[in-house]
Amino acid sequence: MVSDIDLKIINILKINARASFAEIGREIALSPSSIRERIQKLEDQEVIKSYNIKLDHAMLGNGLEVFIMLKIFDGKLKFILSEITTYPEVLEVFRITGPYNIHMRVALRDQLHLQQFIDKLIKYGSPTTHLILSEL
Amino acid sequence: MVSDIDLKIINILKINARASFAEIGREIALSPSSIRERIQKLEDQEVIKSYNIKLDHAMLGNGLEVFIMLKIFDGKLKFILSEITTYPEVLEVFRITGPYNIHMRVALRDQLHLQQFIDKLIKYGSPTTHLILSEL
DNA sequence: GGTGAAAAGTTCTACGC
DNA sequence: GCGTAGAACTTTTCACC
Repeated sequence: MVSDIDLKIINILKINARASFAEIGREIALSPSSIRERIQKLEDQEVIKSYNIKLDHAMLGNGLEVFIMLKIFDGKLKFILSEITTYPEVLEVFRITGPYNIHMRVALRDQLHLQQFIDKLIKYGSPTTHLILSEL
Repeated sequence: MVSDIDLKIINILKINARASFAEIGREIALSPSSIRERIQKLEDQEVIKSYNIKLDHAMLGNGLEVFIMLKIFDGKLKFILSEITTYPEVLEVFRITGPYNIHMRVALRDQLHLQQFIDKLIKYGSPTTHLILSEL
């Protein structure tokens, strides 16, 4: 079970996933070893699944960020599910309900790169693309 | 500018954002102080924007995860942009191009909670909802 | 840009309550 | 579950190349 104290720890890690046990302990008045033990347990239970970084993809040369939704052609689903996570452009992939089966966020250099990426997808399904203007 | 070594560091942090400077240094044969200095610079330049955790929302009592797209009514955009980030259910919000102006990922307890959330949104725009089945 | 060394701080482990 | 204490390790700063 996830206690109230666990939720406090999670809320601190949401803001800064690199916060030290000692730092978290100071904020919620608990010893570093207790914090460590609780976080360990949350990781073991997979309540905390991973620690990630948020990057500025434009600064890394990928100025185009888009959502692409895919309506997969009959029989192609299994193939695309294994294939799609290997593309370096793909940041996140979800299976969803509705007219499209797959939803992904993708970072690309420019329009040409987007065109080439879409060309790879249209063998397996019909894509719809939405440009990401900003994140709030 | 972001060098080849910086990209290696970023790739390690992508896998585990809590990796220590010493650990990263061992992996790419560089001293902890150099790693620290480079990461510091990447943070200052905001190439690295933040360090996050990925949570299992179902285990935290929010078994329904959905994408909601919103077509905002005339004149309501500014209001919704400031309002929406204050909802605790909202995990991410993006402004996008296309028939919908806003794209968000939301974690909710159950259908009733989703209904209540949608009821709040329909004052400001027309929402479309897609259930997230799984993340790949 | 990089290292290495010393001080300060953190993590880890074991044990007691 | 939490705290403490000591050993091991990491971070931080700084002088030097």
